[in-house]
Amino acid sequence: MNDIIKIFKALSDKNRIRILLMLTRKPLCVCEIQDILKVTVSTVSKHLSILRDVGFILDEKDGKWVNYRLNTSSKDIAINQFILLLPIYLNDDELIKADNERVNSVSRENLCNIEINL
Amino acid sequence: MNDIIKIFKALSDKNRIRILLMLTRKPLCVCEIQDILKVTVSTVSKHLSILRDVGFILDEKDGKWVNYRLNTSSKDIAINQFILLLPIYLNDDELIKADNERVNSVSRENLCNIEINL
DNA sequence: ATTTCATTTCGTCATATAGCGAAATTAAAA
DNA sequence: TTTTAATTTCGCTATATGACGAAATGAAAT
Repeated sequence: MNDIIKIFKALSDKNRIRILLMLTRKPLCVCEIQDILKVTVSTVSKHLSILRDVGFILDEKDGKWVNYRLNTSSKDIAINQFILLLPIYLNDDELIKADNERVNSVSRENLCNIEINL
Repeated sequence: MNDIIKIFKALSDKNRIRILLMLTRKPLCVCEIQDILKVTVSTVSKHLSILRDVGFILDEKDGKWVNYRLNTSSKDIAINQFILLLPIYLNDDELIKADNERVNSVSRENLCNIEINL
């Protein structure tokens, strides 16, 4: 029971839901997610660690960056089902649609230095 | 999105999960649920109000008691799906199995006066 | 009408959680 | 090997949540 409760807790936060739905589009690094959520990197990193610990996402090094991607072949049935269900529940949500648009155009090469120029 | 997050929050608590699974067996009143969960009535009542507000359960007066039962025909697809999924995820859970045993034998007529005799 | 009793609501406390900024980490680039 | 840059971890604050006991509510029984 503790496992399924952890899953529900992981899904009880708006930013984590947004992250999961962004990752249904393509793998993203921390700074790309930060650019869309508009919270600090440390906050994004914490959310990602929660989603990773529960089993929703996987991380892999990619040069300077860490790519996070959906774990679409989890051994946990519930994880797989929720990954399928979330888009069904939320693809019509305006915020999610806006996020999806932004995911299409984010570029990690530009992002991290933009902040410095502000 | 706020609706689905409320649903996940409602499912993020062990006692609320236990309540929902008890109610898959039969409708129950507050004191019967209290007898199984071993928390105070006010705590049970709070959990029930959360589950009712989200749409998982319905209440109806029955003499001195209030019967709570699963809302198996919610207009919200997610509610219906979770009511179907929870038993699949948890029917092998030892605590849930023990709860189910107790649900079979609870009797509201005896319960409420037992406390006084302790 | 008054009492009884199941339930709900209120006030409070302890713990959990999301957020931030700063410091630590780690690996690529110089 | 030193520097740079992305990410993670740490310490902190504010808010949310679950628990309790006591008081309030409301309906049935006397």
